[in-house]
Amino acid sequence: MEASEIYKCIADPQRLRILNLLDGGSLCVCHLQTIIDIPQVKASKQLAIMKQIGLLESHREGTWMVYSLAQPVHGLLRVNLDYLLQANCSECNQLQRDLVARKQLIQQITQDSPDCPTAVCAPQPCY
Amino acid sequence: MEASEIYKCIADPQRLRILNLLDGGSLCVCHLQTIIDIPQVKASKQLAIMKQIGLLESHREGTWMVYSLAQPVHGLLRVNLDYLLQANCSECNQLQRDLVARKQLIQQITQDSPDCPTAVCAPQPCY
DNA sequence: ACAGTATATACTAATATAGGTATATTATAG
DNA sequence: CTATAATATACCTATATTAGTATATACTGT
Repeated sequence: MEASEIYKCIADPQRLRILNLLDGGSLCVCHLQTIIDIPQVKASKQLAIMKQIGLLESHREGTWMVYSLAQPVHGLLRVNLDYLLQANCSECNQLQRDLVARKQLIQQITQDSPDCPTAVCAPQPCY
Repeated sequence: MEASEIYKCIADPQRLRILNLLDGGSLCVCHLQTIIDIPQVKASKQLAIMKQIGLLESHREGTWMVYSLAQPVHGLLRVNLDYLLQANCSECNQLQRDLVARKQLIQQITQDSPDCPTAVCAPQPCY
């Protein structure tokens, strides 16, 4: 994986937000839609781009597609996510807010949805 | 300066090479042309883009325009240049080779050109 | 004022990226 | 087999980025 490919990914604020969210743990397309507030097509396309270059992986659970950061996380991505989370700029603050929103969403679906994907709600079972 | 602006800059391998070279010290447009082997127009445009967003500064010395990294170097850029120089990928290796070529070029012009810009050949005086 | 060197800008054509709508695919529940 | 939910893909348009050519500007030396 070339450095420039990774930079092209994270140069897009939406893609950066997705990567940051998935760094907190796996999520379905619909969860990313909700948190980032983008149309389904857009989320699906962005995910496809990043899966294509090997930054993301996905697996199906029922009708859901669960996306995760490919492990081990590429060092260059790791360095940048870590830097941005402790930095102070508008985009960086957004990443922090996203992680809070992520936590709340997981908590909510863990309580409300008896059928949420285990990869997302794990390690706690969902019901 | 937004993170995504910086990422867009370094997502272009030529621009990344320029930033890495200037991290080693100031250089004229023609030096960058020579080391990276790109046409004058291209070099000039890339430099203009990065100066525009505040990543670079420039000053004139005679007919030369001397470009430098804006100081202090933005933390995000710093982190990435440092990472790439110690990493091992085709683009990273290129950055290392560039620094060697930079050293050689400086040495050469310091000896041969009685009129090389002091900002480039400094701290040694040029004669 | 003129010629030469270094650099920048204007303009254009080619290509890539983004965004939206419609439709297709995959799986589940009944 | 049908309806529905979640996701993916095709296709088109708008916009941005790149690359090249020509020309302009800024400065130096004569």
